[in-house]
Amino acid sequence: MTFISKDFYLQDAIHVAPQLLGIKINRELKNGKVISGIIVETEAYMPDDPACHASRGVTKRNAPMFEEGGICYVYLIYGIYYCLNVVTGKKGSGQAVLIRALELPSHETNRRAAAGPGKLCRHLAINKEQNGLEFSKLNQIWIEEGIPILPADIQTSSRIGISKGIEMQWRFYIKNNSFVSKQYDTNNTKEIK
DNA sequence: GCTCGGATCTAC
DNA sequence: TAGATCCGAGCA
Repeated sequence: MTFISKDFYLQDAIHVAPQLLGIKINRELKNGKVISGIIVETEAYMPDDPACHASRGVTKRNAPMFEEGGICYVYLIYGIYYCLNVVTGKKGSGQAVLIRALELPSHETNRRAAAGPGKLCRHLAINKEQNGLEFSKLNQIWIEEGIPILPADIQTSSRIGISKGIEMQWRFYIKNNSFVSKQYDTNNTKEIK
C-alpha cells in the first residue's frame, strides 16, 4: 500500500491525467465496505481552457479547483449525475483531472458499472459531501498505486461532451481496455458500441 | 431576477 | 433520440 505523494498532485493537470491511469481509487461506504477500481480514463482541465469550469475565475461552485492539488472537486451535471475530479497544481491555479472510468475487479457482477463519470460516482456513492475533501483514507476516499501502465499503452483523444476546447487532445485512456466509457475508431470519428 | 445549457446516461 | 431534473453562470 504505497500512497501517492503530495508533489504528485502539484503538477499540471495535463501531466497528472496520464499518470493517474493504472492508479487505484478506493471508497469506503458508510457500512464499512470498501469499493475499489483501477483508473482507466481521465481528462485534463487547465486554467486557460474554455472547457474548464475555472477558466472565468473563482466562483462558489469551482472554488475547490483553486485549492492546492490533492483534493476532490465534485459537481452536479445535467441535474442528475455527479462528476469526480482530482484537483491539481499549486494553490490558486484552477485546474483538475476528471476521472471518467474505472476498471472494477473481476468479482464485481457488472464490471462496467463505473465506465463513465456519472456511473462512476453513482457506483462509488460520491456526491457533494465529498466536494473539497482531501484524498485520504480518513475521508473514506483515497488513491494508491495500482498497476504500471506503459506510455505506449496510453491513448489520447479529444475530450467527451464539451463544446469548447475540442481541439485539445486532453483525454487519456488505456489502449484496448474494455472499461473506458467510449471507444472510437482509429480516426476518432465513429463511436464503436 | 430569469433563462440557458451543461465534463451524462438510459430507455423509448 | 428524447427525457430526466438541477443549478451555476451570464444576461441571449
